[in-house]
Order: sequence, then structure tokens, then C-alpha cells
Amino acid sequence: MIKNASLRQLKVFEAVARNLSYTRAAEELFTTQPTVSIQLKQLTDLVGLPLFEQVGKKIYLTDIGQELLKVCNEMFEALSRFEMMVSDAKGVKAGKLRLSVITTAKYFVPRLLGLFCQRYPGIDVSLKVINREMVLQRIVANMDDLYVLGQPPEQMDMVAEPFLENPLVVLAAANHPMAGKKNIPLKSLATEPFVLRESGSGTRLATEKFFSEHGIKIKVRMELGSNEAIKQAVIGGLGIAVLSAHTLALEHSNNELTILDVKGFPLHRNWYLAYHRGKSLTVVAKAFLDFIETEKKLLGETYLTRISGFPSKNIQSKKKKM
Amino acid sequence: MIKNASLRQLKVFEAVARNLSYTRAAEELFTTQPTVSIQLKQLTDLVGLPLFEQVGKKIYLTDIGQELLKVCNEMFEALSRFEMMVSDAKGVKAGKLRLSVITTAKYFVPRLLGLFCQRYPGIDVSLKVINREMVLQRIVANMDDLYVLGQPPEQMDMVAEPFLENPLVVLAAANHPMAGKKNIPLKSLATEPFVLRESGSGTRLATEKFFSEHGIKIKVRMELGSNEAIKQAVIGGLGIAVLSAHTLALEHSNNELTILDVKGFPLHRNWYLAYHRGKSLTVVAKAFLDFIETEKKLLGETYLTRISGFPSKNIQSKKKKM
DNA sequence: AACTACGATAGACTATAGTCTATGATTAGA
DNA sequence: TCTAATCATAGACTATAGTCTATCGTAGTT
Repeated sequence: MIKNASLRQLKVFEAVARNLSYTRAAEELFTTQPTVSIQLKQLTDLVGLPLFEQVGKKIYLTDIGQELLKVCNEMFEALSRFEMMVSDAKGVKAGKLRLSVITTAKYFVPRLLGLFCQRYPGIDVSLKVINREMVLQRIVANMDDLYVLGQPPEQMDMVAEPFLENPLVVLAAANHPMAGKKNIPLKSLATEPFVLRESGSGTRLATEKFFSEHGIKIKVRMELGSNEAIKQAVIGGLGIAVLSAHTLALEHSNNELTILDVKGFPLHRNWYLAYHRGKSLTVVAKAFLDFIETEKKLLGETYLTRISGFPSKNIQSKKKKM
Repeated sequence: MIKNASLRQLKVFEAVARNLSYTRAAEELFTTQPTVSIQLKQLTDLVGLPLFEQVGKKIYLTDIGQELLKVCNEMFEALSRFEMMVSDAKGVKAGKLRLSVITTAKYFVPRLLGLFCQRYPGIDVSLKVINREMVLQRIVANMDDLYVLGQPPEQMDMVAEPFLENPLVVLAAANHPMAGKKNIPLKSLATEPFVLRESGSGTRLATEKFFSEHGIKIKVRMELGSNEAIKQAVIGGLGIAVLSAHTLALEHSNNELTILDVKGFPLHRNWYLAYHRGKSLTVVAKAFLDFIETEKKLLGETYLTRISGFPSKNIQSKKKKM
């Protein structure tokens, strides 16, 4: 009986129905495909009829599945409306949001804040774009409400909510010998000079961890303190680099850079919205958290599709079908 | 954030909002008041604003609580609609329901079946009204789909869903010396002759258990094999009896009987819809289970208010206010 | 003041919900 | 045929949801 279902099951169902893919839904929900599979099986058992049918490798909603999707949308819409009313009642009319983000996040955070400020026009925002080291310092000093990080610091008791994919890609100059090749073996990179961010940066940590796990020792030719500098060094032929695909989002001309199609890349990382666990969040900070939680489905689609050359054809082709 | 709420919490909230009483809601949900209290506290913490306010001993919905009640009703209505669609899709258009009930249940089960058959006109119903002993035999022999009992047999692996209150009351002749008295001490009954059902009946088990737990030894003057016979014996002055309040529901003239206001009574028992756990229920039986699950709120109000002399003033006065 | 009724809280416990890794089955494409 | 992609299942584990009994606090009534 559907009334014994859980909202979690319904959320999972809705994500699968929208994506028409268990795996995509799992990624979106920051969980694994078997979890999605099990949740859907439980829901299907409750309903007593199949909600999806599989034709070849594709899944389609059954008629009953279509009806349940409508019901889900009604329900979640009703809950969203209620949340708006609650925020209004709480007087989220004015206040200040203090947000510190690491530098790569500057490519998308201002847009997020723009949307947020449209919804809550009375809220002031203080945005600091700084490197990871300084973010960590500010966390310790409790100087902000929330932080955007690519790698939450494990040595601190933080709550970290993933809200956006942060794919790390291999960048090379457009005229690089490997440009345009498909499925470049990872070993091929061992002879390439690398340009990396400074020790301590999240991207560097992730890069070193990945190559270390695959038994590849990379040659670091140069360390630079900013993403822009790294991109210029790559364009200048000084080496290749691993950077967040988000760093390409604002380029008005990407002809000088290319993303290499390397096996194992892009590394699927996330952006996290984080705060110290003991921190008592302000109403405004909670509103921003809720806003991000509500909008994060849209975020995944909006920002990655704007990155030229990023292998996001799955998302794009799916979008055309829907 | 309300989206992390559970449907259970919302159900509890809705029951409290409708009843404007934690205790009444707990009874309706067949659970305890602290459970309700905790669930509501969790929900309130999620919302971040009070959902009820207490003025004196009465609780009232806050404005936000009112809104949440609307949202709940929308959501549960959407789910109910979906269940209808599912039943249709499953083809609950025709079939047979085999139901056996103990004799006291004859006072209300036909009405239930009437409502059920209105909704599913193509379904045939076989209803057997028999004593408890025979019900148990039929369970063992797997002769029916579902059973209505006042006391599920503990020695069998049964699923038993409570769906209606079955209050056990003390009946006496209208001219009994204790008639009209308030808060009659339990000890006063020790000197009264009792007329009981046969050993093995659920009512008798419950009666003996209650008095045994209170250290009262009752004098059994007579055992009779039917509720009607017991009532006639009570009217005739042969003693008092403990019977389900439901036995009074069909009386066109209750002037010869009265319900004594004894401390500890009415005993709050339930009617159960039960089936053997290993039983694979037919689509029709499942539909009846779902029907009862959906309608059980209404049942509690409808049937008990019809019992003349039953102390149900709380329900009646609340109904007038709503 | 004593008693009753009702909601709130503490503490303890059980049930179940949710999740993961590993692996199997199936399909489509090269 | 092989590889890749995707969903299904098994088994194990953790987290949390739900619940109860006992008791306290408050308000209203007698």
C-alpha cells in the first residue's frame, strides 16, 4: 500500500523517472545504483504493479509510473510551497549571509547568489573568494556562516552537503599531440610534464590521490597559485593540468585549450556547502542551505552544459529527448 | 526542513490536528501519547515553528499548522487517488471475498461490507458469523480470506490489523441499584453475580484477565452461548455482564439495560482484521484491507456514537465544535 | 488543597530503513 | 566474440525511526 511508502522512496522514484536511468539518479542523489534499485523495488512491491519497464537498455515509465510521477510532483510542490510559507513566517526578509568559497568556485557561486538574492531581496551577502588554506583558517576562526569547498577538511567536525558535480578534467593546449584522441591510456600521462596548484589545494590533493592509486608517478614541472595562471601555462605548452571543468565555464575563447579524453577522467568530485557541526546557523544561512538543497537538481544540468568541450553529451542528448 | 519529514510524522500531525488532542490521536493511531508527542516535536523541529499552541488544556493549530494541515490533506488525497488508480489497474472489478467474523461483529460488519461493495460492485462476499472457536478452526483450515476478531489468537502466526475500537462495558438491568451512579469502585462488583460468555470467547478472556489483574474475584452465576441470551439474563435480573458496547448498537429499545459507570471501564479493546501470515492474499482481499485501512478513522466515529448510553460524550462534543 | 486530565521529557529498547560492496544478468555496439 | 553499460540481487552493516514505560509539569475543576 503506497501510504506506507517513505518520502525517500518517492524522491528516488522521481529522480529515476526524470532521468530514466537508475545510475544517473543515483549520481544525482549522491548515492549508489544498488541503493536506487532496492528503493524502487520496495516501492514497486508496495504499489503492486511495475512502475518502469525495460526495453533493451532503456527504461520507460509505465502508465502507473506516469501517474505516480504526477502524484509525486504534486506532493513535493505542496511541500515546497509550505517551505516558502515557513520562510516567510520566519521573517527571512532581511539579514546577512557570510559565505567564503575557494577560488575555483568563483565560476558559479555568484550566479547562485544572484538567484538566491532574487528570492530574498532583503538579504545582504558577503562573499569571500580565497584559497583553501585561508578558508580553513576562517572555519577555525568561525568567521563565516557557510563555506564552499571541493574537498571538505577531514580533520574538522564539519557538515558538508554535496550540491554540484565538480568534474576534474585533464587540460592540454589545443595543439597538444594527444588532443582529439579517444580513451588515452593513463600511462601516457606519466611522461607528460604537469602544472599543478600549490600543495594543500583540493584539486591537487585529488589529483595526487588518483594517480597514486593507479600507480602512476607524475612529473610536476611547475606549481602555480591560481587557475588562470595554470591555464596560461598549459596554453604556453609548459605542460598539462588537472583542473575543475568549472574553470572553463567563463572562457570566451577556448580554442587554445582542450580537454583530453583520458581513461578514468573526468574524476567525479563534488562541490560541498559546509559549516562547522557545532555552528548554530542563522535563519538566513538555513534559508540558503534549503535553497541549495531545493535547486541542486537544476544546478547539475545548468552549469556543466555550458562548459565547452566537456564530455557532457549524455546529459545533452537526454535533454533533447525530454 | 520539511522535506526530510516522514509520512508517519505527517500522519500523526494530521490526526492531532483533526482531533486537537494528542491523546485522542494516539488512540486513533493505536499507539501511545508520548509517541505522538515525540513525533510532533520532531516535526516541529524540522519546520522550525510551532504547529500547535496550548491555551489552558486545549491545543489549537497555529497559522503554520493550518497550512501544513492543508498540505497534508493534499498529499494524502493525492496518494488515495493514486491507490484508486492502482486498484483499477489491477482489475479489482470482480472476485470473491470470504470473510468470517465472530458473532459480536455482526453488529457492524455488514455495514462495512455494504460500503465496500458500493465501491467495488462486482465483488461477491461470503460472510460467516460464527463463534470464536469455529473461527479458529477455519483459520487452521485456511477456509477464508480474512477474519474479524476481538482477540487475535496468540498461538497462531497471524497478521492482525486493529481497525475499530471495541470497548467492553459493564451491563446491568436498568433498575439495578448501581444504575446512574458515577465512578463505581471496582470492588463493588465483587459481590455481584455475573453472566458470562462461554470459556474461550474473547470477551470472557478479556473480562477474566482484567479482574484477575485487579485482584478481584467475580462470581459467575451463569454461562450463556450468545450475546442476546446474556442481555436477556441481565434484563431479567440474573446478574451483570461485560460485553462489547457494539452489542447495543442495534437495540430499538435500550430502556431495560444500562451501562454502569465503573472505574476502569470501558476496557479499551479493538476489533482486528486478521489473516494467517503465510497466506497469499487475493487482490480482492488486499482491496478490502486497504479499504479498511483507509476508512478506519471514519469507523471509530460512526459506530460508537450510535450506541445509546455509551460514554462517548468527548467525541460528540468535539464533533459539534468542528 | 486534592484530584484529574493532558501534554512533555527521559531513558531504554526494538524494528526497520537505508546504504554499501561485490557480483550476476542482460543488452547493445564494436 | 568481446567490451561496456546498466539494472538486479545477495549479504552485511550502520543509522535512525519508532515506540514504550515511567514520571514530571501544568491547568482546570471540585
